[in-house]
Amino acid sequence: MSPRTKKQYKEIRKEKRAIIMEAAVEVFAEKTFMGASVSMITKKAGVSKGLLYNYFESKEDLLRQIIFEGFEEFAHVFDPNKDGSLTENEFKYFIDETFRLLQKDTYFWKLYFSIVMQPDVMLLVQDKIMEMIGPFLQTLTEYYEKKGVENPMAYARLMGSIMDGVSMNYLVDPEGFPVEDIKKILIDKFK
Amino acid sequence: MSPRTKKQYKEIRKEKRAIIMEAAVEVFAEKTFMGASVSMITKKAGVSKGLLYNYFESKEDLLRQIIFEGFEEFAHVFDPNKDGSLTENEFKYFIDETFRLLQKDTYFWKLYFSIVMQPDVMLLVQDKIMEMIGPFLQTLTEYYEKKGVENPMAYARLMGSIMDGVSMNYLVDPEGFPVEDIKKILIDKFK
Amino acid sequence: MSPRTKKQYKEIRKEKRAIIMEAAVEVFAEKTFMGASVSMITKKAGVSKGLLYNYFESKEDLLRQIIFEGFEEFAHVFDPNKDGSLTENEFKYFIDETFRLLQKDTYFWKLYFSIVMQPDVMLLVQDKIMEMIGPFLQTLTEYYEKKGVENPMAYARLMGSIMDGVSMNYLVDPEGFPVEDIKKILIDKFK
Amino acid sequence: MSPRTKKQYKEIRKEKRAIIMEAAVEVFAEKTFMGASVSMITKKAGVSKGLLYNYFESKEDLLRQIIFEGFEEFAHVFDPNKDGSLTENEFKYFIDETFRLLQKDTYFWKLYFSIVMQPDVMLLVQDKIMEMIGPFLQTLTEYYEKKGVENPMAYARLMGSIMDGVSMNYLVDPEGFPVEDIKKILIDKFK
DNA sequence: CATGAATGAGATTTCATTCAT
DNA sequence: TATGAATGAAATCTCATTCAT
Repeated sequence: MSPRTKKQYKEIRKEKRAIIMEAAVEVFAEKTFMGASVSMITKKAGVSKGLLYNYFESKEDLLRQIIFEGFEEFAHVFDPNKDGSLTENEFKYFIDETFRLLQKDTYFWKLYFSIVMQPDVMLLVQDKIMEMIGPFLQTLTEYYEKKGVENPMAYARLMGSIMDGVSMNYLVDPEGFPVEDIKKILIDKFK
Repeated sequence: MSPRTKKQYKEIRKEKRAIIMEAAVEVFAEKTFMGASVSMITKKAGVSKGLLYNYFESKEDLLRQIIFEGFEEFAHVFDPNKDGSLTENEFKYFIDETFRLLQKDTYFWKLYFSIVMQPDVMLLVQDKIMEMIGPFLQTLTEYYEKKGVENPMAYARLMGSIMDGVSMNYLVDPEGFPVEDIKKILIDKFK
Repeated sequence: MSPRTKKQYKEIRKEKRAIIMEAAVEVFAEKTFMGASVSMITKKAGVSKGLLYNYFESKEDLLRQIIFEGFEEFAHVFDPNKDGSLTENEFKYFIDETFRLLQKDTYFWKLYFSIVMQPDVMLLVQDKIMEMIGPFLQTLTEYYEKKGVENPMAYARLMGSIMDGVSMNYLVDPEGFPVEDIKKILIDKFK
Repeated sequence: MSPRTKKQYKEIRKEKRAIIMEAAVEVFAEKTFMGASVSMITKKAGVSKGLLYNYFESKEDLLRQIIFEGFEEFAHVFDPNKDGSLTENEFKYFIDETFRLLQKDTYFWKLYFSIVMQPDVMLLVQDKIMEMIGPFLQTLTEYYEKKGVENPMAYARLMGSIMDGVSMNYLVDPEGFPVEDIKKILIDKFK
C-alpha cells in the first residue's frame, strides 16, 4: 500500500473516531477511566452519545483502542533499529525520547499510569502492555549483559522501574521536576 | 439492665472501626477508590451498609482516615532518629524497611499508588501526603549535600522517584521482582 | 386530687419525657416533622435514641403527644368561661391572648402551622385539632349571630381564617409584623 | 435514518418537562416537598427515575422551577395594569381572581402554602416569592394610603395575611368554605 | 452516519427503629 | 431506666447503553 499523504493523515485525524479518542484521552487522564463518564467525553468531543457507540463497542473498548494505538507509537521509540540490540547512544536517545513523549503525549501517559495500579482496568489492556514491555526488558537485559554487569536482569528491571517512577513524578509536577539534571544522573549511572 | 460503660462502647467502636478499615483497604486496593462500592466494603467487613456511616462521614472520609493512619507508620520508618539527618546506615535501613512495609502492608501501598495518578482522589489526601513527602525529600537532599554531589536536590527527587517506581513494580509482581539484587544496586549507586 | 405544688410541677417538667418533648417541638418547628430526624431530637435533648422509644412509640406518636398537650393549653384561652358564649370583651381578650401564646409558644405554633398543609401528617393529629376548632367556630358563630350579622357562619369562618393567616405571618416575621395596629383594626372591624 | 430535527427535540423536551412538572405539583401538594419521593413523581408521570434528572438538576431544582413558573401567572392577576396603582374595581377583581386561581391551580397553591412554614424548603424559593410579595404589599399600601386610612402599611399587611389564611382554609376544605359570603364581607370591609 | 431522549441498575447516603447490655 | 451500636429499607442521584427517528 502506498503511504498516505499528509493531507490524508490530517483527514483521518479529523475523522470522528479520532476526535472522540482525543477527547477521551484527555477526560480519562483527568478523571481516570472509572471517573470519566461517556457524557463528559462526547461533550468534549462535540458529538452525540450515540455516535460514540458507532465507533466503539463500549467505554472499555474505547480505552482499549486508545491504549493500543498509543503504544504503537512508543514501539518505534525504543530500539529504533528493531534489531533487539542497544548501543550506548541509543540508550541516551531512549531517555531523551521518553521525556519528549511524556511532554508530547502528556494525557496519554497520565492515562497509562493511572491504569497501571488498577487491576480491573489493567486487565483490559494487559496483553498489549505486556507485548510492549517484554521485548523492552529483553533488550535492556541484553544491553547490560553486554556491559558485563553481575545481574543484568535485575539491572533491566530496575531501569524499567526507574523510568516508571521518573515518568510518574514528571507527569504529576512537570514544572518542578529537574528533568535535565536527572537525565544526566541516569545516563551517568546506568548507561 | 444497665447499659454498657463508656469504656465498653469505646472498645466496640475501636474494633469495628478497624474491621471496616481493613476491609476497605483491601477493596480499595483491588478495585480503586472509585471502583470500590460501599456495599463491597461492608459485605467484606460483614456489617450493614448503614453502619459504615456510623463510623465514617462518607466514603471519602473513610479513604482519608485510611491514608492518614497508614502514613503515620511510614513516618517512623524513614529517618527514625527524627533528627532530620541521615547516615549511610540509615539509608540502607530505609531501603530495607521500604520493602518490609510493602510486604507487610501490600494493600495499603497498592491503594496509595492507585491514588497518586488520580487528581480528583489525590485531592482528598494531598495535604497529608505532602506533609510526609516534603520532609522526606528535604532529608534526602541534605544527605546528598553532605556527600558533596553536584545537584543534591535532583538526586533526592530522583531517589524518591526511583522508590516510587520500584515499589509499584514490586507490588504488581512481587514474585517476579528481584528485590535483593535491586536493593544491592540501589545501595551501591545511591548511598 | 390536690393541686401539685410548684416544686412538683418543676420536677415533672424536668422529667425526661418533658425534656424530649421540648427538644422535639423546637426541632420539628425548625425542620418540620418530616425533615427532623430522631437523632436531632435526642441530641438536642441530651438523651439516647433508645430512651425516646421508652417514652414514645414512634416519631409519629411523639408528634401526636406534642400537639395534644399543646392544644390543651390553648383550650383554656378561648372562651375561658366554658359557657360557649362570648362577650365583646372576651373577643378582645381572645385576640390579645392569641398573640401572647404565639409569642410564648412560638415553636409550638410554628410546628402547628407547618403541619396544617401536610395531609399525611395532619392525619395524625386531625382528630384532636378538629376537637378544638369545632367548638371554637361554634362559639364564634353564636357570637356573630347575637350581633345580628347577615351570615354569622361565614363571619366565624372568616375570623378563623384571619387568625390563621395573621398568626402565620407573625410567626414568619415577628419583628416586622405590626401587631398592635393589626389588633386594633381587627377589633374595630370584627368585634 | 436521519435524526430528529432540533425543533422536534425541543418539542419533545417541552412536553415531557411539562408532564413531569404536573405530576410533581400533585405529589408535592399531597405529600409535601420532603415527603414526596422522586419515585412517586416519576411513577405518576409515567417515566423512569433517571429521566427526571435529564430535565431537572435535582429534586430541589424541580421545586424551584415549579414555584417560579407558577408565580409568573399570579403576577398577571394582581394589578393587571402593571401601573402599580389599584382601583376599587381592581381590588374586587383581585379577590375574585385569587379564588379562581385557587380553584384552577389547587395543587400549586397547596404546595405553596405547605412550603411557607418550612424554613429549609422556603429557602429554595424565597427569592422568587419575595420578588412577588414585595410589590404586592407595596401596591396595597398605596391603595390604603389613597383611601386615607390611619396606618396603610398595617392594612396592607393585614390584607395579605387575610388572603393567606382564607386561601389556606379554602384549600383544606373547598366544599365547606363559604366563598361567596366571605368575598362579600372582605370587599365590604376592606375595599 | 448521527442524534439525544429514555432506561434501569446500581451508587452513596439517611434514618426510624431494635436490642443486647 | 438508659445506652448507642446495629440494621435495612428507602431516598437521591449517576451513568453506560439502547433505540426510534
